[in-house]
Amino acid sequence: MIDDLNRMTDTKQKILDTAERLFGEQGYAATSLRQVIAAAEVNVAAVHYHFGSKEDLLDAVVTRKAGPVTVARMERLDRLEAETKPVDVERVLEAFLLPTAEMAEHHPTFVRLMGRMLTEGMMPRIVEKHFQESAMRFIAALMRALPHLGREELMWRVHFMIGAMAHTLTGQPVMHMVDASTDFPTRVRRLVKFLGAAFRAPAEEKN
Amino acid sequence: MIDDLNRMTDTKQKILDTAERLFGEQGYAATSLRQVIAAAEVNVAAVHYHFGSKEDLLDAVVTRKAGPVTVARMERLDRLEAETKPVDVERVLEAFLLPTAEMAEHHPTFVRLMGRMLTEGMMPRIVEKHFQESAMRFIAALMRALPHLGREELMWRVHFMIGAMAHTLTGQPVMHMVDASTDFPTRVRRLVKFLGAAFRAPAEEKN
DNA sequence: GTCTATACTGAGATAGAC
DNA sequence: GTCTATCTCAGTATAGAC
Repeated sequence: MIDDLNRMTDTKQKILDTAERLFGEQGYAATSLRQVIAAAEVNVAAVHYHFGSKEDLLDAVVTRKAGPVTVARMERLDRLEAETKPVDVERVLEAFLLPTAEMAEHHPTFVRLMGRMLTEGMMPRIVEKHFQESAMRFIAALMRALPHLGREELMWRVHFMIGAMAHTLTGQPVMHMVDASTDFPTRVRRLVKFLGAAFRAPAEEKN
Repeated sequence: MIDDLNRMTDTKQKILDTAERLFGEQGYAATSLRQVIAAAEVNVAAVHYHFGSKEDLLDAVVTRKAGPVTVARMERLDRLEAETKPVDVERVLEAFLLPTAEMAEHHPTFVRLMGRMLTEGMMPRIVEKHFQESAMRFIAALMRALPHLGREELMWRVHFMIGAMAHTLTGQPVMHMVDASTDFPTRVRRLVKFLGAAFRAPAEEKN
């Protein structure tokens, strides 16, 4: 019974681990299931038996690890808002970004995949399903920290931030500009400073 | 003779136009050549006859329109640096970003593709080939505008900026946060304000 | 319940007829 | 310069062995 469970989770887990890594490194569309099953050393049909389809496999990969990030984000936001107001923008940004840096310590391949999912634009349903809750909560906290910004202006700034964040998480420097081996806490520290100043920029006169 | 030339460029151009659009909308890896040839209403072998491979097709698509953007960026930077120093950061950012907004007016599909190329992480050679020159020039101008920043800090900020820019150019809002129909000049205006404040953030104490 | 063998369709790529 | 045929590998589906 325990052996059965172990064997089952063994195959499933090998597929999940390999898919997480390859989807993150190469992108979802650019990664073939046959690459995955070859690297995981399992049979072609195993993916469809355990997960159903390529898209469902991605969903399973994300489901496995997205929860803790969301929980950590929520907890940080809760603690932050329980303390004092006005809340500082950079603390809100940290509440959103530091959980990914912590996750990156033990699960760097998953963090890379998180970045990919935001930029590759594929599977919008999966992104929404797993990250919309904490994102909405984060936006609400930002609104309270930046009451002078209109909703549209704030949303655009969050949009810019997601681009910067995703590009940083994927760890793929364009044109060798940055050191690809820089650890994630350092990246996030720099990013928070950068975005903090950006969010505090005065709103436009007209809009 | 003229008819022959017209027919030739007709087929090539139909393929280039269609590939530019589909690569930009769906991503490079997610777009099959068979989608391209079906939408362009040409034969399967036409792509390989005219361009050689899928990657070479992408290169041809970029080659066709990247030049004017680079030229416009260079000219703006030249004019800017000929005027006065110290140069304002936001003017440097505009020199880099406004040419894409102008390009977007008549070639929105190409601008979307430019964004995709930066985030999808595929074809790093093609990105370098077409955009490294103006990027290096732009970084040099930024360094002069922000002499207090160390090289590494500046490079990371440029990295963040490229993420924000790419995500904005692709026009794919994550989780319906922003209005996807917002015109590019407006996006760029907001982005320049956002990034201007971000680049002017004080450098870290230790690094 | 789990895994394997096999087959079907559609992808990128190439060779050769016209 | 164009089209057909064909090759290999992709994602997917199913039947049946263990």
